[in-house]
Amino acid sequence: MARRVTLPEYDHGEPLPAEFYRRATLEVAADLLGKIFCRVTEGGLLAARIVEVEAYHQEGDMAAHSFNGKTSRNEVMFLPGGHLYVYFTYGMHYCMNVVTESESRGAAVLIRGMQPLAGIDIMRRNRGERNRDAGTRGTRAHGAASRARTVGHIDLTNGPAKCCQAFGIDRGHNGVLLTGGDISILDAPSLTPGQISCSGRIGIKKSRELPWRFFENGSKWVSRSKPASS
DNA sequence: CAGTCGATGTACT
DNA sequence: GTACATCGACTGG
Repeated sequence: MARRVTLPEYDHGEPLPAEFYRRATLEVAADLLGKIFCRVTEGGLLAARIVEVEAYHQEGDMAAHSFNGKTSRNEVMFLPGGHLYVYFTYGMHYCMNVVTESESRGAAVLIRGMQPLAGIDIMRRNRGERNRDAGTRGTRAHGAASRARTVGHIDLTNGPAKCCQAFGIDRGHNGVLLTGGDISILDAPSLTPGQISCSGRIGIKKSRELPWRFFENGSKWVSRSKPASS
């Protein structure tokens, strides 16, 4: 059941149609920059502008989950474009991708960075409810202040797992369609080629030289990770 | 700053 | 077993 989403302060349109996603993956990746990822929750509307992505493809990309064919984990990647592929990694994080191209192609675009537009208080709450038992060791005098900074505006969505956490996306959202449900991507003005840079990918070793990472020049919400070392 | 490292579940060899 | 499309805390300069 589609419901209309309106962000009065921003120039945007309707949810992107399936045809948007069912094109060459690198084109979709670049075109996704500037579009608005949104989710309707009971607590309110969450919305953020996409500023950093990475493309993955079954063909010639050893880093893609789909590279060795379909499995129970990656089967959503083989659906036709317009679905959300969510996977669990490092024992504690989720990352989300937008499936591209036609059925059985095994291609997707990872969302790595977004600029929050609406529902920032909800995002902060989603990000802040960390399990206090996990990952904390020795205490430090300024630990509390440091922890407060981590939940600041910038750190809400400047990384792939942070985007999922801020939006409350988890394995339950794997495979949802983005073209008319509670989770969708709204059309918005595309960036000009001069506003976009591309580079090798972040945090992987295989096929890292493929220049399939795209980001908006100068955005504060582009993730800061450096390439994985060999 | 930059570099390192532990946490932690799951898919896959 | 091992690797993993990460994050945040910590350490040394």
